[in-house]
Amino acid sequence: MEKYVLENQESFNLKHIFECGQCFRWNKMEDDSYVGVVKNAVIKVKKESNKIIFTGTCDNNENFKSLVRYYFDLDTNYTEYKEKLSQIDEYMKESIKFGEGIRILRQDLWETIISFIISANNNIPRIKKIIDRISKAYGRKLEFENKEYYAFPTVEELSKASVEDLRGLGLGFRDKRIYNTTKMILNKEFDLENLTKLNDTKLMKEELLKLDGVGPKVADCILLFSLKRVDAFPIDVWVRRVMNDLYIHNEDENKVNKRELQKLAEDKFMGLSGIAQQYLFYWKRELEG
DNA sequence: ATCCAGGGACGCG
DNA sequence: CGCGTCCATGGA
Repeated sequence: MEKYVLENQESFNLKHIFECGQCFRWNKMEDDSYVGVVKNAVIKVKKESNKIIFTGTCDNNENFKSLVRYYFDLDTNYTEYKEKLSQIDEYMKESIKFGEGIRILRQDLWETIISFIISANNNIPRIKKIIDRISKAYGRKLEFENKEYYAFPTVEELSKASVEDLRGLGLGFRDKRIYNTTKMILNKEFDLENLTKLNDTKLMKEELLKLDGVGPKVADCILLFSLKRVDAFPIDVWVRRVMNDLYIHNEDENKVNKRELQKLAEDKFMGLSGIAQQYLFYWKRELEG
């Protein structure tokens, strides 16, 4: 059992982090801790007064600490993000106060690609269920505190699934998209290593759009939630709604022009549109959804 | 029963 | 390029 403890960590609220829509593999326990699977590690996070306690399974304690620090983006100062964004207007101040403990996780690229292809025209509880089923069917079995967990399958492991197998897991019309994208990545027609080397958000997005099932919104989610491109701005129904309510005031929120909205976010949020988007999304969705 | 969910592919003009 | 339509599934 590995263990790592943080004291007086700024910007770290379990509910804000795990329930702001960025991740699908964390579940709340009865003692208010959260347990999740990160790569081949099972991690439990618990808050006790001024301490954040991470326990879990990993090959050794040093790797566990590095994994936790990287995954939870602990070398980034979120207070700076919040101070910068708070200068914009009262709406940003309000949403930041509401979700003050949000951090953007650095999730595995491959898992994030598949997870957000599944997210298309879907809801969060069902997305979580499907990802659990995929992991159980094709991922490596893990054990933590006498309970079974499953790692998200590798590319090779998931490539064993036929379109029919995927359909059987409840993927619906997304079965072919997952199948095709898995094959493209497996045979290096699409190179994940190469993608991370591009270093320019627009170039990376252009590449991601080549994957079946990856459109503008899913690409932006991958850029933000895995590669932590803070200038990526995923527009879903909630973000469009809150941006229209606050800044655009179109009678029909569904008629808000996406390009116009991207431009507005780019101008307003000073290169941190992805971070701003996450506070706004969590704020709006918690209050109305 | 009808609508909706962190949308995208496809076909049409 | 811009726009409408269809796509599986399950919960409200």
